[in-house]
Amino acid sequence: MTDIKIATWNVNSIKVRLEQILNWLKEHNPDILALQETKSLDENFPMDAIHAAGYEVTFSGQKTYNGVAILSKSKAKDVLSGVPLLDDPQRRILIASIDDIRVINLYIPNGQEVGSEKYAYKLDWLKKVTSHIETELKQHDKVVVLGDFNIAPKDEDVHDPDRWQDKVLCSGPERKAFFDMLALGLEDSFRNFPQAEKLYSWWDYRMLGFRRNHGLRIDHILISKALSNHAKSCIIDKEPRKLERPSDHAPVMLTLSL
DNA sequence: ATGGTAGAGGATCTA
Repeated sequence: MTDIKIATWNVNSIKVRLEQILNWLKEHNPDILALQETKSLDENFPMDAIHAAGYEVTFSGQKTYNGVAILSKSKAKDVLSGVPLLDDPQRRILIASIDDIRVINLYIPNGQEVGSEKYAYKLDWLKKVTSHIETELKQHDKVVVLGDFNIAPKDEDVHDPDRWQDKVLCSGPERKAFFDMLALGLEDSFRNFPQAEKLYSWWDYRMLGFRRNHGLRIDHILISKALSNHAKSCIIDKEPRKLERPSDHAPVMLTLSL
């Protein structure tokens, strides 16, 4: 039996957060770390620093916005930087096999505001990606779907459910899309374990969001049934959010005993 | 209804 640690972190610029990422890798030694919002062209991606830290890396980036990457101890295989159904220039999805685990790294669109064009794009994106995940689940036994979902699944994942009721990130159609994805045969690994109340993964930079714990749990690690029997813990690490110049998101980490 | 902050890039856009 060996412990495998799989983590996700929306870093909001890999350039600004590189030192924090390297420190976090050293401290936690994850086997897999999925990143979102790298905001970097592939030609500028700091792969040398990541290799020097003992990690392989695959990435799919663009200028200014979005961008995803997967860091791993073992080299990624069968990499997909999009899904066939989704003809989308936005770099929001990266799929790779790490050893015998299929890793699906998502940066789900924010949606801006319920009823907006971007909200419609989010729901359409979710529908198409969920359909692709169904295909992946037929081909692979051990599947992890993780990333910044930009969806708080339930009111318990929201600091002030009344204020957020039917707002973007918490609306009924977004939550339905989340549970439709779970219905393919995935589990929200965080909720497979007893957790304290009011644990969140994102806090707005504005209005002292972190200090007041005005947060949402929108970063998730979903696991297929073949992995859920082996899950030992799933935690949110708030420590990096306390640093100077933090990302607005905290890392989430799953430990498996395989 | 708006604004507050952060990042990229060089005026806004996205979140």
